Amino acid sequence: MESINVRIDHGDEQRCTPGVTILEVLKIQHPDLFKSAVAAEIEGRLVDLIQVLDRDMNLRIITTDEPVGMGVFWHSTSHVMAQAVKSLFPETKLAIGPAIEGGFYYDFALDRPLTTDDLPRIEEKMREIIKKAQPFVRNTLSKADAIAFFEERGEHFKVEIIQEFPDDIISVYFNDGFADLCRGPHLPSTDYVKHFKLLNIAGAYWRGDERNAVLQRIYGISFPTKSLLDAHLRQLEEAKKRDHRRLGKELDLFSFQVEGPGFVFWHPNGMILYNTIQNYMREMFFKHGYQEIRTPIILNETLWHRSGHWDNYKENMYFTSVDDQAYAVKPMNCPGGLLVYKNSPHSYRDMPIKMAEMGLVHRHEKSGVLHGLFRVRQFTQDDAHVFCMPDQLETEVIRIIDMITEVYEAFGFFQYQIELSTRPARSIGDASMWEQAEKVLQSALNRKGIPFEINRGEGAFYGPKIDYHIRDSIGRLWQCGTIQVDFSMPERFELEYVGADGERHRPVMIHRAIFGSLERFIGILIEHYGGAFPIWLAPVQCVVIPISEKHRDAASDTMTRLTESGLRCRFDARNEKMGYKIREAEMQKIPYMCIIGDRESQDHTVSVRKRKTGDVGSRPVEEFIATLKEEMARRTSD
RNA sequence: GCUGGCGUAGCUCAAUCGGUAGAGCAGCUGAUUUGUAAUCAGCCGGUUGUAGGUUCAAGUCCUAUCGCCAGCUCCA
Repeated sequence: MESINVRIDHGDEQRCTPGVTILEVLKIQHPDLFKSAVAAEIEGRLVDLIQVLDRDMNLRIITTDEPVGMGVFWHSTSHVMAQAVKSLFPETKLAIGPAIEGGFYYDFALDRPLTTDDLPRIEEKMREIIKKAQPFVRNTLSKADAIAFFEERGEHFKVEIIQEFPDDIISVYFNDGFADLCRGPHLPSTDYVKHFKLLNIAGAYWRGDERNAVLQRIYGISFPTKSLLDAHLRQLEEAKKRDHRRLGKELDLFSFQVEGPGFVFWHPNGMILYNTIQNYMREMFFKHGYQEIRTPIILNETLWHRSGHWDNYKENMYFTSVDDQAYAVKPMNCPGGLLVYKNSPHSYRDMPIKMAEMGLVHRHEKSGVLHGLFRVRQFTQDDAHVFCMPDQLETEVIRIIDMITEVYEAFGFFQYQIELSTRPARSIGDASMWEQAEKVLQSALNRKGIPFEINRGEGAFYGPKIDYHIRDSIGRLWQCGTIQVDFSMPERFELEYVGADGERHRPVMIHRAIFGSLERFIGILIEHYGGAFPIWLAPVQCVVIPISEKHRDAASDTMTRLTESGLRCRFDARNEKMGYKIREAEMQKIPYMCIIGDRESQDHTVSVRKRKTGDVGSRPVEEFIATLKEEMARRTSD
């Protein structure tokens, strides 16, 4: 019998018998890979491990160490879940069940609403299926046969999907009596799915369209080892502990009230954060050559017609009337800023003009999307508009990039991802302007040596943009900053400047925000720091704790001294033991505690306890103040 | 907006089959005078989100409503 040559992962060629499966080859030749392999890649195509080898080829083995491999793993788990649901509730119709970034889901249509109480039952059934080690078998059918097959099974969602496929070859995976339309590849058998957990249930529309049927979605996660699953669940726990809604309550930062859903009530502690951050941003405005303006919250409706918001943004706006005239509450700051620009003539000598505004905007978000500080209906933008001459555009973009970097680093964000979004299908302005602006943004990023991804067709209708996604301390990405070139507004508002030639010219406008929404950014900071703010942001920086009543006066003096030097302190003179007060200060995540007992009141020192670290010894009050001041100035976290 | 779940004291939660709301923490008062994450005792605290309904009886069942939570195509 002839043999074939197979090369695995760029290794040596191996002689194999035709008809052998990849799995069989691995088992004998690569026992280590055999353990972690989930699929293989042949000439750029993903295939099952039970694929039969019938000719010479190069193979790449996909393991769970790479995202693609985890995708296969999760996808197979979602099949097992669907199989379990189908066996528990036979009338269930299957929609789709893909692997997603952190796990998988499957959408079902069934009459009975699923609840979290059903999850253990489904998990139990899944364990049975896994135990049986049912092989996943791939079959290919013609389009017509596939439609007939799923029609017979009453799986009309599958039929709908197949009908839209361009090719005539449809793959279906079988294990035991379960069959699912699937591109594959899949794990060789169900027992590869070792450790899993179903996480939650939610509603989802068929194809994400609210006009379609509502399906029930189950989310889950799985891993090849228990320790990986446990680590993942711990990470979810960690994220839960950092949830800014929870910390906002625990640290008494803000609240929401039924009287104003989506509108933040800032408490005194939260106000410290809010103002500290805002003051910091003001410093940055001036340091980077911005002038600050403030424009009204409600403005005549005609302005919003002119700006285009009426046509493009009406659904998200609030309206009111003043003296029988129609007014609108601003959802964005730019029109107001444009009016300020237009209020006086401008010379090329003044350009660029950089106007910043801490603008309070209102946007009517659908009730279902409100989410703590992350999605609110009223928020403050650290907005700015840069009006410049076309040849200044690149320099200004680079200056903005530098400013954004500086600001993020002050908050401990050193990693971010950047996307450049280009002209969308529906847009205004001529092609050469777009091309020019896209080139400018790209070249600015290149000159700063910042890697970025291009998001084709995702730009705003009025111009291309750069978006920043910052990575927080537990690895999550948050979209914050944005730099947008705008051709539309200067046109609509007929902005002008007088050039060196004495003629009137149209300026280019850049919109930029660094935090985006101050509310949202504070939410991100709360989660990023887990509520343990660096001292410059901490609402309370130090608690003064007298050990007993007789140290009260000495402690009070210390307290006065600290307050006078501008530190935000709290005096805990309650009739409680020191340990009790320390515990409370730790739970409130206050960075420093000053303990005053006999020794300290005698030598005018303080016994310093640092959050998380514990007792760090005694020192003179003045020395302690100097240390704190220095730490504040450095804006370090811990 | 839509689907599902949840709303009990300031907070975290209990209350069996529908049988007449309870605990810890917090708060207040008192005792204790404390050396690096909870001293002890007593007291206060509720129209069970709101409005209707069913029932001899509703936190519990039904309807409506408000709010909160999970989500609402990372293309089989």
